Amino acid sequence: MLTSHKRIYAVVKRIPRGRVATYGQVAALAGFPRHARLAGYALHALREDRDPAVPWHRVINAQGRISLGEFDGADLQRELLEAEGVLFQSNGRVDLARFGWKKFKHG
DNA sequence: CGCATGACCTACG
DNA sequence: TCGTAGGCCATGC
Repeated sequence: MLTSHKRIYAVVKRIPRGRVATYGQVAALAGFPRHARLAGYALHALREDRDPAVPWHRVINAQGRISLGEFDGADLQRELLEAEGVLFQSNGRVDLARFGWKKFKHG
């Protein structure tokens, strides 16, 4: 497992239950600003790293959408989020202003 | 090193 | 809403 991945996972583990974070936000908090793809790649590698302690389902793109295909776990990700209280809008998106992981804001 | 691809982001039309 | 373009980095060939 790469060090950069470990840092990404460490940040993802800090995402509170019932909240979601974007790839760019995770990358930035991990110390890799402007490297959203790195976060995406790290989570992709998580399939093989297999660390159940990483709440990968709480990471979505900046548009509040799931960046996974149907056969890649998108359905599972949505179920896990809904199970935590994260609501999906009729357009299939998550209101980041409401469920986004705002570290510097007391929601 | 070059090239293509990917669980990305922002901007523009 | 969708497509295009530029910018990032890791992985595989």
